[in-house]
Amino acid sequence: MQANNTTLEAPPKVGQEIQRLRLQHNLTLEQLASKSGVSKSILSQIERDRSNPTLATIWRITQALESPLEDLLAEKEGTKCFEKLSQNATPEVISEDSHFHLRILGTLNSVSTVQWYEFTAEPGAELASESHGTGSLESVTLCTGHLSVIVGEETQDVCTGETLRFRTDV
Amino acid sequence: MQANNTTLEAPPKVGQEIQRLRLQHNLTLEQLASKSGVSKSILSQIERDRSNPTLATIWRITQALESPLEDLLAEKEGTKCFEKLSQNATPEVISEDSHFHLRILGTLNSVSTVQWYEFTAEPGAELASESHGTGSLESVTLCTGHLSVIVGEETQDVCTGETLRFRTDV
DNA sequence: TGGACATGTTTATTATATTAAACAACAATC
DNA sequence: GATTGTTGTTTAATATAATAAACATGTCCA
Repeated sequence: MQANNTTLEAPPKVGQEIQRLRLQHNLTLEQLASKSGVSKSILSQIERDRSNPTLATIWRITQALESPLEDLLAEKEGTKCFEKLSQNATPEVISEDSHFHLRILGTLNSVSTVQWYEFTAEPGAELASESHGTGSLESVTLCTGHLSVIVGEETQDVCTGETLRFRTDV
Repeated sequence: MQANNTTLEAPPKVGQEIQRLRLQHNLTLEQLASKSGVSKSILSQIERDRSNPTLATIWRITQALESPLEDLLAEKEGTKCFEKLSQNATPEVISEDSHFHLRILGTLNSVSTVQWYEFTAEPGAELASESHGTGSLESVTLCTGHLSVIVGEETQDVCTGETLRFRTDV
């Protein structure tokens, strides 16, 4: 089966990068093999992109090289430099009773899993929300006023200028 | 050969996360298979961590899910529910000439690749910054006033309430 | 010149990731 | 209730990633 997607992009070539890191650490293939638990033969092939490493393998390699795996895959970014959003073009959500205003500041349609918003509420208003999914984390920075956040059984009060981070998978 | 390293950490379990993303996109296994070019059988096994995906495989999956691979590997979070930062405990950086105030709102010490700040400047002040590293992206939301951003040869003006996103690896 | 040693590559074998097709579980419609 | 369609799982076959051992290619020193 073949992808019918827009562009079938090539998988990242991490070999050169791994070799660079290994040499930077002054390690031989054998030393890295011993340290990572990956045989030196496959290391040699991976460095020359003659093998398609398994996630477990590349994980052990990056652990040994003390390099956050993400750095290996930082490539092929978009070519656009700027993306400007005018104020009224910014998507805005208003609750039925118009007690809340939610302006979507983050990358809603983008490939990122990060989203952020500007949130405005009338005094005394309440907003309930269900879990966002496992592992998600929410962060609130309060510009003015006072806010109470309830997660599960716990409650936290936030004052002007404070930042509150909490898990939203509960 | 076995690793003689400090702690032999288990490779990341991405199955659950992939499934979450797939369901979030309202895709069936077959649809994701067709879109990514990965057979649905292996998708099923990967989601239940019964297979150790190849880098190429996981790459095609993340492409289809429009999810930057790094997010799949964001794990080992703290177990704390809340993390509260009082206003004066929030790290603040003031430039020498005190024209700028930079409050670090984001996760500075965390494993996250995301950081965010509150930034205040006097009228007419200028700030120059070098490249932040390949692949990094910056996003500015202007609360009040007017701002000019120069990246490479390009220049953009921002007004109150507008959001500007730009690459900072140039 | 002739070894030892160190380092990277290649080879033969084994383990397993991937595939397509068959299967199971379930819902909806007649 | 049988039938058709949909979705996720499992199975048999194949491709290939991973391993250990052999090989190649130096360098260093006697």
